[in-house]
Amino acid sequence: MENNQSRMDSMLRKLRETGFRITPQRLAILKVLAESKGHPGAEDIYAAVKTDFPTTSIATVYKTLAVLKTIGEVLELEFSNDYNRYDGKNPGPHPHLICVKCRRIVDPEVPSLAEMTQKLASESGYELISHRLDFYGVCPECQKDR
Amino acid sequence: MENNQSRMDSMLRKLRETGFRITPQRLAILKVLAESKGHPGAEDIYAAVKTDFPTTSIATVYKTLAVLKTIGEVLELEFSNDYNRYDGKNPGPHPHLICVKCRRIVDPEVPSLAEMTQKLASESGYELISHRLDFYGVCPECQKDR
DNA sequence: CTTCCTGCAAACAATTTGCAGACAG
DNA sequence: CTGTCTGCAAATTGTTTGCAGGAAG
Repeated sequence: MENNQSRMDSMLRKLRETGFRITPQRLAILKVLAESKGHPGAEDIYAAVKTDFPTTSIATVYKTLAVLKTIGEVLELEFSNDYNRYDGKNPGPHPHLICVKCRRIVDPEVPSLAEMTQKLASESGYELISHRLDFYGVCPECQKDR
Repeated sequence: MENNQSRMDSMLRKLRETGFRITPQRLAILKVLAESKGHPGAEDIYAAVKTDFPTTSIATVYKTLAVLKTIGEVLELEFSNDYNRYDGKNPGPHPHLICVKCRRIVDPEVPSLAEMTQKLASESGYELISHRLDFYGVCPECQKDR
């Protein structure tokens, strides 16, 4: 896992390379993404950014996230019920473990996945681009209080 | 894979067991789900139902889908961009292979998944309820015309 | 008969968009 | 300077909800 600073640098470099501008709002958003431990939603990011940079709007957060998605620097986890969540620390596809009670999301180790994906590609004839693997369950924490 | 008739029967039995009523609208919706080859969205189901039963409303389709979800007789595939898709033939969690061009969804064979899930449960301490595994790619068909 | 279901229309909520002014490069 | 970005507010869209009348059991 890259550290916060290298993630920040990586995102900035990619933005410059692809001709996007570096604005204070974008810097603030990148900082939140690079430092976020969990998997924040757009409103979470907005709230965090506003403490640094109070005039930022939610639209700018969404627009910046859209830019980061297109350059592959953030992973979007879509949910049609709940709001979408973003992973700026590890933007490549990887499994998630989602607690259905507290909605907290963590990244588990699933070693056999790469191999499985490889096998599926050769068997199905698809040109695989990405994948999404979510496990739903009750985390140890939430199993206590029921 | 169960055949259409047995899926139909299974859904009907489960509805009765759980105290839900059997209405003509629900019958028409169940029929569409039991017969559907692909992974239709709510509007697709609505359109198909209307040819049989023209007065049905989209709200009834959604409400029936909600009932079927709660009794575990349909699998909902959420998408925050696109509309949600439903699988009435195979309502348990299973992998999907989604073409990013034509949006067609098929069910691939992924044998090692059960084992992988089992291992994750014991390692993480989570009480696993469900999972979702989607592969995104370009199907052989869409690879031709580009 | 009673309770659940239907169909309509209005409500919802997260996300997206249009636009005028601001600012990065 | 020029084209992109921002912030506001309005629009969008799939889905959900409230309610009055209708039908299942």
